[in-house]
Amino acid sequence: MMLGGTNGYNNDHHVGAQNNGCGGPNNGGVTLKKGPWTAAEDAILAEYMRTYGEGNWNAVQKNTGLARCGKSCRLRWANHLRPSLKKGAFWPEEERIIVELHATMGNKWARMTTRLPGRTDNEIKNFWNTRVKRRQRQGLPLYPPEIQALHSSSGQRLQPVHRLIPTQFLIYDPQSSTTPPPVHSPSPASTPPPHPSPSTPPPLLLNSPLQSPHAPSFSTSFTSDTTNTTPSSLDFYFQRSSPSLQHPLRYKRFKHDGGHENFMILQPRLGSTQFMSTPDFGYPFKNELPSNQFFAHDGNNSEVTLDPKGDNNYGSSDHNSDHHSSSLNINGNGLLEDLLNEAQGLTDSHEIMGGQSCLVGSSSSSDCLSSDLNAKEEPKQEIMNATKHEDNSNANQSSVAMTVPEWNIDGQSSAVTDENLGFEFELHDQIAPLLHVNTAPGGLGRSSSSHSWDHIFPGIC
DNA sequence: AAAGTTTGCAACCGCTTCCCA
DNA sequence: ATGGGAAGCGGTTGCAAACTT
Repeated sequence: MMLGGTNGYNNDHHVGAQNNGCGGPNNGGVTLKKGPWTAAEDAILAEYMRTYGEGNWNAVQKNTGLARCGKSCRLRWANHLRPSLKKGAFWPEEERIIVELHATMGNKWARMTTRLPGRTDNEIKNFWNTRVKRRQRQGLPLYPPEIQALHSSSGQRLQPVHRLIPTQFLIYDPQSSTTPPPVHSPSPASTPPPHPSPSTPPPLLLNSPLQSPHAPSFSTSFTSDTTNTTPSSLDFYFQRSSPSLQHPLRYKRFKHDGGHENFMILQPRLGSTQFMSTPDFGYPFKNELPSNQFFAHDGNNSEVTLDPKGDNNYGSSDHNSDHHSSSLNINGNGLLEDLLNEAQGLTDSHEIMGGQSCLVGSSSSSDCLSSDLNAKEEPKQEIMNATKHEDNSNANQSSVAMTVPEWNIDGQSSAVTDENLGFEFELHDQIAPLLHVNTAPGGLGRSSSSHSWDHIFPGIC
């Protein structure tokens, strides 16, 4: 991205004398470039690394003539040029791993890379930060209840939700990570790894000590299937924040491909007059529709504004109806329940759970992936989830606050325990084969520490 | 069609940790 | 034990693309 393009960086920035991390006395007065790398620079660096391997990054600049500091070379190599790198969006399985790892270790991006071969710390960090922003925007918790349960039952503490997220927003959105496998980004530096078939999601990989026999195991797609769960403290609903109450709920009406008229709840964005759709396209699918966007439809949109009365709650799950009615029956007892009831009624009356029903008709949530590839199917998914929630809606009205991990009690991350590492290495061994990465000794699997890499490519100094 | 806004990501920055003399 | 350089790490910035109005 941005290779050779214009940028805001001073490409002729002279850093020879200043200590900016790329400076130091060894630049020899060379004017070092900053900003995006060019293809030519990439080629030079890649060739050099293939020949000499990693090590002594400052020597790279000297030996190649690149006008880049060693630090920049290291970053470029590690994040973009290494042949073992994967490209493209994270797979659902990888996402799940990241979430769990973050719950375990906090912002230890580099350490996380040892569990996600082929992924870089920067990539993981960006993913997580994006996820934080998205879920904050949507009023959703960072961690699914499964992880909360695992950590609460195991005595481990969760990385806290972003500090800006009020605890009343802590709810897991069951649709996160249920989107299709990612598409790979066009990268000249690598070829995308083979994707698991959307219809055959990768098997559950984790055999984590975090998972107790009593704790719900993760479904492959991170789907929170509440159908069979009994009411517990883990089931809770998003409590609408008071500021949001100042905004009327709006429903956007659109026509489906088949001509069915649908509604989608528009969620007011805090501090904005804009509304966002409640469906959570939580998965960072490359072609993901942003949270405030709708799947493609024709221009027959109109909006219906509903002014909720009373102390309405609505679920984190998104509910829109695939029906012909022009109105939703809001009774003021809680929007979520209203919607659930509505969804149930629609389910009963319109048989929308037909052949394409994944949550109802499939034995597992992961089965949904194959039928959920098209974003236009989302409305049905929404209503199905809504229907499922109804089973225990009355018993789960309370919010659950997440515990704050000890390593981040002050908002700062800290070291990871050796116990965690033990689990991590076990996890790594199990995950790697499924991620199509060679993790055999001497393989090219990413390691945040350069030890294994150094073993492959002894340093040049 | 154009302007404005949002989003994702590459790259930079500065602090910390590691290593070695 | 310690000081300096190199490498690693996490946070932040700013741009281009995507999207909305």
